[in-house]
Amino acid sequence: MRRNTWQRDAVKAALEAQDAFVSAQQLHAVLRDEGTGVGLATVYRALADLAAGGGADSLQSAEGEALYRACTPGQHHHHLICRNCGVTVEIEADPVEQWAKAVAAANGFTRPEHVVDVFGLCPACSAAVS
Amino acid sequence: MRRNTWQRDAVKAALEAQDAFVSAQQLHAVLRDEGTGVGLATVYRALADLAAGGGADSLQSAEGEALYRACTPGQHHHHLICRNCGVTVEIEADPVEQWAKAVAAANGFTRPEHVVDVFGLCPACSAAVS
DNA sequence: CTTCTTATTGATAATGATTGTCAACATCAC
DNA sequence: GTGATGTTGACAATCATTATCAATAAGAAG
Ligand SMILES: [Zn+2]
Ligand SMILES: [Zn+2]
Ligand SMILES: [Zn+2]
Ligand SMILES: [Zn+2]
Repeated sequence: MRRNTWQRDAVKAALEAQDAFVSAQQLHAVLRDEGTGVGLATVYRALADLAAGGGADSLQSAEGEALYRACTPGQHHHHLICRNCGVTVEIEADPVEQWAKAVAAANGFTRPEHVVDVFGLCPACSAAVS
Repeated sequence: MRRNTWQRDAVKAALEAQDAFVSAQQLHAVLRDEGTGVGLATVYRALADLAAGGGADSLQSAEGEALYRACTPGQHHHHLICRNCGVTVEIEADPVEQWAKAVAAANGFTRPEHVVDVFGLCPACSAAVS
């Protein structure tokens, strides 16, 4: 049986306070700075559970680090991410959903899934590098 | 100045002999089994150079491992990958290219790039699990 | 409230892919 | 052929992530 702990709630709250994809390490540091002492292993476990349960989305940074973001559950969506500051916008991608299914079927592939992420520079970061 | 070595050629040849995405470790094992003794660090360096020069495509497995595949240079494309055996098909994604640019622009993001991969079960693996 | 079962925590060690180090080596311009 | 220097490879180092496991605490039962 799953038990409710303040640690899991703290991780969830800290994740929802972020407007960008963050790593487990970063979230652990945030919780440490808040005075909330949650163990690193617990942060990893809580994030994995959230991702498995649909409460968070995850992707891998260019360096291979796993990043997490609080997620509006129930609806399939993708992300537009600033590669400089990490700020993230949820986006719909209906044309891509259709295309992915069609291209998989056309090649005889079954049970298609897809990874679709768009990276760029957000308005603020675009201005900064101008 | 860049020098040509048989090691780099061996890595390139071994990569082109694969029809699936493979890790540096796997390629190192292949070269070892062939009797061609190329150092692991050299395999990593050769693959990184190939990817940087457009001679290979790279992606990250679900476990975070970096995978490489020989690539037809010069043309932008994506991949349809069997999540069971790794066999890979290059695919065009013109509708997605347009969509990615449009959605980035609509949100004020500049210099858009995108990660688009489709995973599924290839015909052979689909039959095996039926 | 008390007790008991057991899921959970967290400090720490272990894992494993990737990168750094650096002396020995091999390539290539001259 | 020679020499300057890019390259190799065995090994150590790094670093994110996972496994361990004794101590803790959530929650059911009485
Ligand atoms: Zn930004
Ligand atoms: Zn989608
Ligand atoms: Zn397959
Ligand atoms: Zn594309």
